[in-house]
Amino acid sequence: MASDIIAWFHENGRTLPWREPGFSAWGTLVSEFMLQQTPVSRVIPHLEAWLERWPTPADLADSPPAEALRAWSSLGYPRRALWLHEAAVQITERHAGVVPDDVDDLLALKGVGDYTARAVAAFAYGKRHPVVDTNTRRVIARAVQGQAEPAPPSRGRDLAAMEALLPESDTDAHDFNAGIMELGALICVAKSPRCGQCPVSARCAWLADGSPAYLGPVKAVQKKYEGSDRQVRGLIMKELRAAHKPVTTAEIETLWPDAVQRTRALDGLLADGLAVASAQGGYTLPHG
DNA sequence: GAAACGTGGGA
DNA sequence: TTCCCAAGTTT
Repeated sequence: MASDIIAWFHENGRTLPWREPGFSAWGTLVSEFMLQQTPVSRVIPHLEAWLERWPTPADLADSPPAEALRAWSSLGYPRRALWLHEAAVQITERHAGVVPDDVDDLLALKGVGDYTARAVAAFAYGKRHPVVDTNTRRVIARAVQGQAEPAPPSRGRDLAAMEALLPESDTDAHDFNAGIMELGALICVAKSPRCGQCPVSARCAWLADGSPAYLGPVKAVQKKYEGSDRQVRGLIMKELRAAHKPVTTAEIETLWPDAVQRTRALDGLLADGLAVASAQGGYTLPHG
């Protein structure tokens, strides 16, 4: 199966910034942070602007977190920007400004988990590690396990399932990691998979079984955004990004009518370090 | 392990 | 319009 996917990837993989020759390990790390739960099309413009402004981890570490949060703009989950800034500081302090190539060193960085650590080691440094994201999990669930959808994530099980498929050589392992993700992103998609264009359709356990419906545990439904705490937090963050002096309590009050929810959202942002109380009153983005 | 965490685009 | 989904991590 691996060789089919690798061949398909060479022919059909997209041209993306992080696949260009000479793209830096730092660029890969930044791209992986941005791509966490965020589509490629929204990431690309922000990634390019980010790397132009902060070409190295040390450059970002030298800027205040507030600037990282402003550059993050409306990409969503702004704590990723805070964590990326913190990771840049850690890289500068612990690794002489060089993005580490060791999975355990990467895992020790703020905001870097099982996926991102292995993605950087594999994609930026060419090391042989199983890289498992949501696309990979879906392709394996279908092609290997015959299930319409993957079971709930399980670190050990997921890594073992990918390891069992991973080619021996570093080069093939790299292309397979990238290729199976790409296959999940373009062909073996969550809804209405394009099995007619799939390079492994002849060997897909799910297709062979007649594409049975998913019978496993029901996954948690994403809560409605409209009216949620997330929306209120987003509105406050937007105001803080736009302001270059403290945002007053009165200004925050205009953003959301419900005082209880508004207070809960602001307190959450303060607890997360995304907002800080200013000595002159009001609130700002973090500058420390 | 579940829940929380943004935002926007496509069906 | 409403719902689903998108290269996850942290607590």
